[in-house]
Amino acid sequence: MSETKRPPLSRDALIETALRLLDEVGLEGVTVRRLAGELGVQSPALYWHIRTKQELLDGIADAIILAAGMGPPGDGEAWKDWLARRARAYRRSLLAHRDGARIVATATRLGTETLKLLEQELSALVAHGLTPLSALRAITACTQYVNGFVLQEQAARPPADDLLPLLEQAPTLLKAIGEGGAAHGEETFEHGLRALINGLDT
Amino acid sequence: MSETKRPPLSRDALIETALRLLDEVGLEGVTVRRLAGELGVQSPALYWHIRTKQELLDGIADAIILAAGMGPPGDGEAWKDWLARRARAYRRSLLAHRDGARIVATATRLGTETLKLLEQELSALVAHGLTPLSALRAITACTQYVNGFVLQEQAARPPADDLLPLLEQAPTLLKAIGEGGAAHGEETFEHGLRALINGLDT
DNA sequence: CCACCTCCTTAGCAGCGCTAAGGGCATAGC
DNA sequence: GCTATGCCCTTAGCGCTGCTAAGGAGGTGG
Repeated sequence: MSETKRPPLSRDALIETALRLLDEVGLEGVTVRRLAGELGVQSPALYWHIRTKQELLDGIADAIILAAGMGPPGDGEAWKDWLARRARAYRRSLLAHRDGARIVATATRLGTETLKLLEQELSALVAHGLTPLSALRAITACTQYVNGFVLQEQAARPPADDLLPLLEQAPTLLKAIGEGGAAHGEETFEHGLRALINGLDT
Repeated sequence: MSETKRPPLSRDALIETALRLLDEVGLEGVTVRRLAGELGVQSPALYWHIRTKQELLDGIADAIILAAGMGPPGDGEAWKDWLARRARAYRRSLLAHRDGARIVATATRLGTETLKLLEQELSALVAHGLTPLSALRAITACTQYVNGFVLQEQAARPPADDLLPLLEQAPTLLKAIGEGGAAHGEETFEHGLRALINGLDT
């Protein structure tokens, strides 16, 4: 039936293959049956390693977040610089996989590794003089801005045909887009990020 | 079979009932069959009024956005004040319906009404002295911050049991939460919003 | 009277997440 | 060496999903 013997599965192997599958077929294409097919097993086999599909998606979200390689600020690094660096790394990691932001946004719980990382970052910010509260709020605001931004970014598709004639009646919008202001892209992201971080101590 | 004759359906009636159903059973509970049941018809009847379920969800998203009652700034209103007011109204509208943020975030296209509103707001900001580009970026940044924030807010659930012991090892996080810094709530929202808007011209 | 259009019905397809029950196979205990 | 105990996978199938095909009731216009 199969050419050679398959090594046994594992939760991590599921997540790894699911990430590859995600890039190929998108979130709607990632079904339990299809993932099982990629792994060379029948679909109920997966339920030995995960309890529900949502648990798998949570694992994928965790992997995406951890792959950003975020961590506490460097020694001589100003905390705002670090925060911006962190936000960029996070965005890049979300963008690295198709529907990455949607997966992270709908993940129901964050993993233990991610929690540890957060605690590290918080205490580093406190060491830089922030209160625990303002540190958490700074990270929260940044994270949620990035989530929202990339979500929009990855949802971007060619505008509907029936919207095109209406766009003609929106001269200001057209001008703004012509100047490079589409709701996605590096520059727009940086603009909002800079505003957010600069305003953080006001 | 039925007690009295039912008035014919319409796209708007579908959306209205779907919004009510959404609040009762949540996004996963809104199925075509169930919505049809609420309307007193069989499920394929809905496809006379909508092409796909996604089109229905897009309509719901549009209704939620429009219900925020956003619009251009008032006469004597500073544009930053207006932007904050707009963001609060938008958040309130997302929070007004269960899974509101998720619906808006996964909507594939924005409606024509929403587009018109955006154009109005942009040109009003331009009248206040902003360039079209910075006006669009300001609105974009705000919108995406709110999207990300409410998404997290509505995803909030009691922490997993297996995360609780780990939380003990995160003293800074615990302290921050104790000071009122949970990833949701009015104060945290206002903090990030204030930062974002204050930094917008830097 | 008939043709047409609107709006709904019944029937059913392919696919989904997930469960129940059991089988092959390695290891551990005797 | 034999049996028992697990691990990891199989086959079968349940109840649900979004959606399509085909047709029928009821009003309108020629």
